[in-house]
Amino acid sequence: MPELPEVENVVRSLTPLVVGRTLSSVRTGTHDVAEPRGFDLSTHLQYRQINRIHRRAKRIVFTLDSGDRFYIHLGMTGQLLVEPYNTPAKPHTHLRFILDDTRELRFIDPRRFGGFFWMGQSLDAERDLGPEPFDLSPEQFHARLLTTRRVIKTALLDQSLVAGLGNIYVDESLFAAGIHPKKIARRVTLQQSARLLESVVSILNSAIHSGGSSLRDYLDANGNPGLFQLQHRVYDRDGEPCTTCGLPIKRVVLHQRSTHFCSGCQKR
DNA sequence: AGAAGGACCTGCACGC
DNA sequence: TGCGTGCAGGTCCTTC
Repeated sequence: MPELPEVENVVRSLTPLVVGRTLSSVRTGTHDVAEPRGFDLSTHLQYRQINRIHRRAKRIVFTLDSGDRFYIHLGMTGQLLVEPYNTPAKPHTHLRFILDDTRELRFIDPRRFGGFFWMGQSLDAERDLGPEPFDLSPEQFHARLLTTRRVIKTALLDQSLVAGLGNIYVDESLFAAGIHPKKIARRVTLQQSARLLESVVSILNSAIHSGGSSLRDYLDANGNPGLFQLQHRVYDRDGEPCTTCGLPIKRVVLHQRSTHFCSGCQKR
């Protein structure tokens, strides 16, 4: 479900509701969604205060007053909602963090591609993630693209190359930059890289500002959907006319992911 | 070592 | 109505 803008909006909506609160208890559902498997959440979380919540790529990182950290990944269908303790929990609620007021933070995830990941005091827990697009210069971005023989669409989905992009925003960014999704990453010129990075950053910022894209499941911590899907130019628009040239948007499968582009605006 | 392909899950929209 | 198929904002593991 969620890419960088959606996760950013979850963090922003969650922060005022949860930071500074103490966890009275934690309840788990029938499925173990915690990593490492069998991890005892109560032992490490009960009576701890949440000092900070921040986003790293698509991860929602919680910092406790003990200095321990954990993160929640929403996978495809995950939601973090803050609800009054006496409202019935939705199906597929796997974790309930009972807060010291009358509410609880609930992790809901039907497909269970997401989960809870204990980081503890580890400092190298983000080793597997590349830099955020916001932190890259055009030269640095270009240099990273030169390291792979894969097509650009696949390369941009690799979280170790650039962190935070997913299927929607890759398609939208490649369209905005006029680059064909099957272009080999290492053949992208510095000038094209610069344009692509600029597209990525401006699209992510617009999407964050619009509350993210809500297609099926996405809601922020208050239960509000995003609106950026109304501004999609190619994603989920196959067959519809391109807003720039009028040719029908195409859909192909690349890296097992559906890929949308305009054959008029994005030449190989 | 890097890259491709399948696997992991549930729900929903569609066609017959 | 009911069933089968295909599809979905992601990532991990295995294989080549």
